[in-house]
Amino acid sequence: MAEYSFQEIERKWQQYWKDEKVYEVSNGSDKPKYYIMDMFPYPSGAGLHVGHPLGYIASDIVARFKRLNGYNVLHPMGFDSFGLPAEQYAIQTGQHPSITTDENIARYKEQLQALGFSYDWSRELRTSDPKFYKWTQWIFKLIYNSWYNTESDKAEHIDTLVAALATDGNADIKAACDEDTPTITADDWNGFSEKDKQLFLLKYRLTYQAETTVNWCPALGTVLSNDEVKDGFSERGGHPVVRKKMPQWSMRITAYSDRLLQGLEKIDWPEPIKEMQRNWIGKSYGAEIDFSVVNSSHKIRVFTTRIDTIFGVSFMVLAPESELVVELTTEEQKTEIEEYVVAAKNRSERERMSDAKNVTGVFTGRYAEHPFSGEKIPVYIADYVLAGYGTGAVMAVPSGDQRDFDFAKKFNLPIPLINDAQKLTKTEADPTKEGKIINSDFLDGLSPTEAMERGIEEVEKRGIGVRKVNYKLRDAIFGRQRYWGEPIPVYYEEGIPKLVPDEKLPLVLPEVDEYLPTEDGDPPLGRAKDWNYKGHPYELSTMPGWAGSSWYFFRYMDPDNESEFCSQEALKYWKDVDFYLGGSEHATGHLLYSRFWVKFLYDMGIIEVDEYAQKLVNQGMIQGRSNFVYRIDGENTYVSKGLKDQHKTTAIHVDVNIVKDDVLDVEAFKQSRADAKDAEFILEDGKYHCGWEVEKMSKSKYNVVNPDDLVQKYGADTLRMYEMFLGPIEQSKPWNTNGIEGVYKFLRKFWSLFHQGEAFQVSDEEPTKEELKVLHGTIKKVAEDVERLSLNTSVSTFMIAVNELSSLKCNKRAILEPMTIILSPFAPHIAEELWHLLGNEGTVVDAPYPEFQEKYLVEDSIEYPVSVNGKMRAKISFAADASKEEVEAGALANETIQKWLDGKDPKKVIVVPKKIVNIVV
RNA sequence: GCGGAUGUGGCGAAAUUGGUAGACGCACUAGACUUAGGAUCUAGCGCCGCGAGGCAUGGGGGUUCGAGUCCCUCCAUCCGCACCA
Repeated sequence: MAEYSFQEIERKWQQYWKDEKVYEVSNGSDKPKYYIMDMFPYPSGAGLHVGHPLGYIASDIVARFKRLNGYNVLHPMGFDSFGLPAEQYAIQTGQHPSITTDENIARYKEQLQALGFSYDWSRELRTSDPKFYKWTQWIFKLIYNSWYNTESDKAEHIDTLVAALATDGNADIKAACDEDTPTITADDWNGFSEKDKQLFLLKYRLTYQAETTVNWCPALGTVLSNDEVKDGFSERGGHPVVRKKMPQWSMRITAYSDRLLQGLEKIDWPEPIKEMQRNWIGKSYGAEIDFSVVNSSHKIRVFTTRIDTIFGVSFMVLAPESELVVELTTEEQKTEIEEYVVAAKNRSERERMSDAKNVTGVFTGRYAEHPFSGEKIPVYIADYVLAGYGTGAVMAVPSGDQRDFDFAKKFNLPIPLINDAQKLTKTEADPTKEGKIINSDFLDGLSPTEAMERGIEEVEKRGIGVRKVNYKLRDAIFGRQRYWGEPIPVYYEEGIPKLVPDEKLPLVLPEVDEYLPTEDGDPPLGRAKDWNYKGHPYELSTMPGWAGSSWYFFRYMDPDNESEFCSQEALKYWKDVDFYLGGSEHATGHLLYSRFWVKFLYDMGIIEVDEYAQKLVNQGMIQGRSNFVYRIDGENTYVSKGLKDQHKTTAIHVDVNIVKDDVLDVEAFKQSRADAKDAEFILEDGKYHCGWEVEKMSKSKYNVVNPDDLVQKYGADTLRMYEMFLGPIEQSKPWNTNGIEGVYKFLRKFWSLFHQGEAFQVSDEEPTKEELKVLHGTIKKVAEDVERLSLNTSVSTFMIAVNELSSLKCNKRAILEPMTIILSPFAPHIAEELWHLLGNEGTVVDAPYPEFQEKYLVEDSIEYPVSVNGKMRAKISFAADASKEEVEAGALANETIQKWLDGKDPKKVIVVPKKIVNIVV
């Protein structure tokens, strides 16, 4: 075998690795552990395109590199296999989603395996597998049975709460609970019926059922979370979404707001992701203040972060949904207010947003009293105030807040200045924090920062408000009115939710005749026969997509355990993920929810870590690169790109697979389209040049590049290296197959180093110093580059090395064998083949990573560029071990340099370790 | 609007600590071998200039002997959030 026949080689070694279970890893070893994981994919029907494996290739290189460096590496893969597309397909065709899912997974696995990934497939998991979701249900039960004690700052079993209620009531209990939780005494509690007790506990449970305003998508028949809604339309499918009140299962993630924020400090995640999570949690410091209302016993409570501006308040605004609206509205204003409230309710989120610049609102007819000045200030309602944030009411400071300013302008309200640095224009407020406070009684003369502190003190002293921390984060809705998800392990007895006992887990998804809602509007599970526990109906909604992905990284540690979600032994050994790689699109979804669940499990004492991924890297997205041909309007003639401006043309997408280096394969094009069979082509230099544009990779744009085709044509090793060669792993870029030949050429060249004509032949001669220098330089640089995940430059380093060895005609075992080892993470198949041709047993996976030796890297002499006043003038050679003084003296003694200096004395001579002499005159 | 990132040849990019900008690859040009080449090898390849030389890392300014890299400012593109009081 003289030719580099990659197909044969790759087939052979993939089979060998599988048969010999080369990549299976055990939960225990003398070696240090290394857990490296990819975000598991949703197996869509379209299969993998060339962008998906980018991250998988990078993590596989690191996994293999770590193995060679003596680590016990856990590198698993699984499938996030519950999801909407399979269910949509089921609705259309009647085929059970599990069948679709299995088919898709089979195709994904085949494609992944063709790329030679070193996954331990014996640990594969699927979130839709009852053996897996048994434990998702088990965790749900744990969360349900817990409450959050804000004093101990952790989740505790609900029994500790029940005990406290029975002895002391809840007056002294500090907990994350519903806003409307009443204060009760022990007697109250003990007098409750069982049903009342359960209803009361729901206000504390970390997963609870509550009437909530949700994003209802009628077309999908389900509720979506905020991050699944984009501009009023569903992220998947683009269907309209409306706001609707529904009883929903929710998770009290807000209890963990602060810990989720603080946890970010100790993990090595990309700054943009951390920043997105910080913004999502949205912590802000301020105060809540009560405003009393004239002729009413009600008080309006507002939240503000700018108490320093309190004397700038000239009106107040309530959210239309606020419960106070009905109470406060006067008789005269009633009709107008009611109309506005109804209108606001019916406006979809989208309308509300697109209308953001149009200020609307209605006067309630009521006045509040300024807590310090006692002035009468009008109370309005307006939809720019959100019911869900703060208290649903604001004190409006038009001089300092743009929205308040716009509102004041529209309704002709006063705009008092409260800061000597404020510069208002006709259309703009000034929220400055510079300057000194004015017109503000006891705050006058203070800086805004001082005034905030002073204001809070005063408010607390007078008992009209409290210091307050607010969060944007909302509790996470934990239910979908869908079939293809984990059943929620709950049944109802007299309308009260009860947990399904452990021995009934997994609560397996039942068969249904159709995957649509029932006629009564119940979720599809309403169609299941015998869907009850001892006659009590089971919950009909299922868990959301993020349930399984919130804890799957622990299951890989012990995937077949039937008695525990993961054994303590496995948890102690693997602890956490050392390296997690995936897309940044999950920043405020999966990556936040999973941190929440992990913190909960930590509180329960089940796991030892409260962050599960020490290091996270986001691989960039691969966009499509579409090609275009230009048809002259009204003719069957296509004109090459450079000449298209001479005609009136229409650009048409052309399949990128029949274009190479932007040159169209005209024959293939003629065959691809019926109407192009007899078309004419106007060429440039005998070629048809196509235009191109970056777009999303999609079938309709004919720009999907399939990895299978490239594996077929160039081999997996070439594709792996080429994907890394494209650029930094974190960077998003359009896919472009131009240039893959360069990598292919490199592998053939590497192969040919081991071959003389037809035969495999390496020499056992001692390598020369020069050859050793190439080898050790390569080992050093590649290892450094992999450590810092600069995989594109590692590929370049290999190319340079092979070019050098090739021109040295080096075919020595002592050089080529270590080269094979360090190449193996990148191109495992060819490395394995050569490893065996070199006469080694076992697999290259077990080889130790070669250490570089400094002595071969040191040069005899070093060329120092000499510059005068920053301009480069000459290069002078010095002994490698010359001291700084020797170099300096030698440089100044040099005749040529003396001439440049023109008799002037140098003021300064700089010799730097990076081999440069700079003389300043 | 707020937050984040990025800007270097025809293209993908490199430059790890402030030290010869453009490594490596693609494309392109010329040549060699060849019946042939979509194989292989050799050489060239930022821009202007015949040349010496000059100009070049989005624009402008600054610090420095020296800036792609540090500071200020402006511009462009992409991503995330978006009435958060």
